[in-house]
Amino acid sequence: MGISERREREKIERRKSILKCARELILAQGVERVSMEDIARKAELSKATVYLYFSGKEILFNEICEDAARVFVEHFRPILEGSLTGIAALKYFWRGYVELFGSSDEMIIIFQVRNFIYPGLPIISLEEQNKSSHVDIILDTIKTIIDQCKAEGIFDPQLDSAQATRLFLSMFSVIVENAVRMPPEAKKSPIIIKEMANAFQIILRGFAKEGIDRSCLNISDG
Amino acid sequence: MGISERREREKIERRKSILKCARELILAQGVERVSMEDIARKAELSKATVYLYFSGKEILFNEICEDAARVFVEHFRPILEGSLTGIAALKYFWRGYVELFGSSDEMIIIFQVRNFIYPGLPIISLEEQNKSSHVDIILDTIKTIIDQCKAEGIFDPQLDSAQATRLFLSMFSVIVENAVRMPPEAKKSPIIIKEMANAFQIILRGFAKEGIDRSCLNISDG
Amino acid sequence: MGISERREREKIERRKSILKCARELILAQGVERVSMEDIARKAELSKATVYLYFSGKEILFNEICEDAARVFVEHFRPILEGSLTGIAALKYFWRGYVELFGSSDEMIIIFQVRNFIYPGLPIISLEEQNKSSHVDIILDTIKTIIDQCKAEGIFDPQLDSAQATRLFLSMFSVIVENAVRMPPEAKKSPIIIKEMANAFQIILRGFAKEGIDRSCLNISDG
Amino acid sequence: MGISERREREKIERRKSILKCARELILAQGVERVSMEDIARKAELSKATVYLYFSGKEILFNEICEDAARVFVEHFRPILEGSLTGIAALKYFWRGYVELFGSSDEMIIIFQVRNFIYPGLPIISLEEQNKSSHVDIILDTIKTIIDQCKAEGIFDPQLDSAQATRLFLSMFSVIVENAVRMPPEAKKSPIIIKEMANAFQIILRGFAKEGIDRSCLNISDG
DNA sequence: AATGAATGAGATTTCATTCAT
DNA sequence: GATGAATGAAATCTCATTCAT
Repeated sequence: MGISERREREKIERRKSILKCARELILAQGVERVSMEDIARKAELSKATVYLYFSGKEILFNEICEDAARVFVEHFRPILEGSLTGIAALKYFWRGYVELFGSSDEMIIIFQVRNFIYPGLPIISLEEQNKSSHVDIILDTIKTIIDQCKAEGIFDPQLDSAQATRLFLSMFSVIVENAVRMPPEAKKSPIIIKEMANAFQIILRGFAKEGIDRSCLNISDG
Repeated sequence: MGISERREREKIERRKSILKCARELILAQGVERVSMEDIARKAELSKATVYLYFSGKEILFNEICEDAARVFVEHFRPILEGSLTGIAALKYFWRGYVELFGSSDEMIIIFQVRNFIYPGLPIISLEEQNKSSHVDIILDTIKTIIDQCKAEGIFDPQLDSAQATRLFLSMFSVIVENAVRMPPEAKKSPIIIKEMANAFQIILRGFAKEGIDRSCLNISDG
Repeated sequence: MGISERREREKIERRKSILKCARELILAQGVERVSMEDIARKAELSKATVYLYFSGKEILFNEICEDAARVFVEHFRPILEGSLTGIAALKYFWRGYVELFGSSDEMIIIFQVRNFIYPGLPIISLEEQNKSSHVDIILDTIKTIIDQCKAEGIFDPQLDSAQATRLFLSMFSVIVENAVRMPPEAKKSPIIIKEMANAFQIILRGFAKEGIDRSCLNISDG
Repeated sequence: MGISERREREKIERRKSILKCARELILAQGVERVSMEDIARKAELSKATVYLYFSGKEILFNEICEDAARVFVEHFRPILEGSLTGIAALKYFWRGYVELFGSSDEMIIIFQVRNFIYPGLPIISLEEQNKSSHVDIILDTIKTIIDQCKAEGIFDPQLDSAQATRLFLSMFSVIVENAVRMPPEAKKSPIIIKEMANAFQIILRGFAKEGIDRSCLNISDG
């Protein structure tokens, strides 16, 4: 039985390896440019073996997307658990995003792949999606934060939370799309991070209740 | 003579027809999925005929992009002429965008095709682009408005205009990317328009100078 | 009737113009690279008009070939008239070739086009060709000279004239093929001419009767 | 292990088969007329499979060319090793060429394909070519022989070796080009061989030093 | 379980030739 | 008589997917 366990372990490792390689290729070249051939070569496997683990390109890419979303979600579990105030959650979100990830990789993966797999589907549509997806959990998380901020009197009470969530993620998705078009070394540069922080800040201000003191929206520092 | 004129007209019509078919296919399926074959079939022509009018896929797509940008620019000429205050320009911009176009097609085309033709280039980069393109005129126009709003004390004086332009257009681009993923009849629905208006409003609030009266940022009404 | 004559004249002119343009294109780019489109454009005509004058590419090219051969033949009529000794004919031939043509154009045309039109046919095959072609007259002319040189005791009496003709023209054809692969300005350069003269000389020496004084084979000078 | 060896063998066989089919098509129809489609059909494979073995038409053709040159070079190794006198080398060259090959296929392939791949390059240019090619080894071999013959007092001391090499190979190339235009069964006929021998002989005579006894240039017999 | 090998379907592009006006 | 317009057929090449071993 030790043998079959090792086998099982190896199988899981191989799956991971394929996913990892595909991820890296997507980050390096963009989804559209990644072929099964590329993935197999990078994973040092034959294409046929890749098909053994993933029955098709779409399935494989979808799992990458889900994994990225899962990582994202794992990371922001504290927010989900509701132990934070809205603004603290936002700060936590931002810090987690920038300081911990240090890059936009998860978001890039999520948005790029999503668009690739479901080109006819709106990326951000709280209603239509099958709720088993981790991507939706992300959406829910954001929505929760937004609702909380509204409840706490920081965000405009008239703000439509669902729509604000879409808008918020749209922002991210575009910033991220732009990031993917940059040379890898530039992606994590302070300039990009700064621009993202500014964008984040502007969105928050846009969401804010009229007359509120902006300093409480500050995410970048202390 | 009447004959040659008619011929000329027909030729122009055919060109337009090809561009239109290609445009529709892009709107329906996304750039990546559109092939010359598809375009030819939709235009009820042979592939060779399409090549008679456009010497290559890139050329054809670029023209579609430029056309969309030109239409956009034509429409917003008054803003360019600088006769409006910043906030009036913004209102004009928004009204033109929603009421007159009634859809986001132009923006969809511009962003989708841009990304397709120059996959390695950030879409929105005020510095690097060749300034002969109408797309750049759009960027300049937006930047001009933003600068003006800053000068008029409506926008945050610390706002980085170039970055704000990028952010602004990013927003549009995403909203528009989402729109493209909807069934055509949904695109012009009031709900979409409303959501876009909200997004626009939120961005403006995000750009606004602290403490300013939000009513002056109202774009949707009177 | 003056009108119909002018018409007739114009028709002939246009034919010539087409042939001339095609010739120039062949010389500039090589047969394989010349398209009917190119020819029409250079002749400032529509493709359809070119087809009015020549019912197909092959027909057109064949005529070019024949024309080149005709020019060649015209030029060497004195040799044909048999008024020269063999060696004088050779000198005349060479001088005519180099000094008068100043280039290998006719040969390039003849060989390139021949090979293009009849890729399955040996270029130089005295027996099989349809004897109405001027190309064959060239062959006959050369053969006549070779026979004469044999009769005059300059060439090896055992030389097979037909074969020697083939060999001789093969030589030309290759030199010419090499010439066509050079930039136009190089084609008439003294170096090329010198190399061709050397080649010519070597062939003659190969043809010569044993023991004959080589100085009588000199073609380049006095 | 026997299995993987057999696989390897089959792969090599398949490669060879593709090369062989391509070769035959070139010999039968001329390079320009051979398409990847043709090659695939003849090899009873799909186009994609051909591309599996050769990443492009040029690569495939180049390999054919190099193979032909390699066969040629292998065969004439003794000459390269310099153990022969110039005239013996020539005889060896000729005998190898005619008696062993029995056909001009190798030369046909070499010249046809060379011209096809490098249409802008003179075939025979000792200087410019990249010396890693076997084709160049052939050129060098010929040049070496010619130099040796000059040194041995058989060839005209004023003969320009480089040019003579070009001329010599030009001759071959044309003879060979003519051969390609014949029905396959004719190619090896004694008549062709005889004609080639004559041509060879004539070239040698053309190269010979004045006054030398021609019998020592005899290549065909004893 | 793993893979080398094969392929069908489709993408972009070119060009000789035809035809209605 | 001239031509603008159109096209069928073919060429090169790519890629997701399958299958025998």
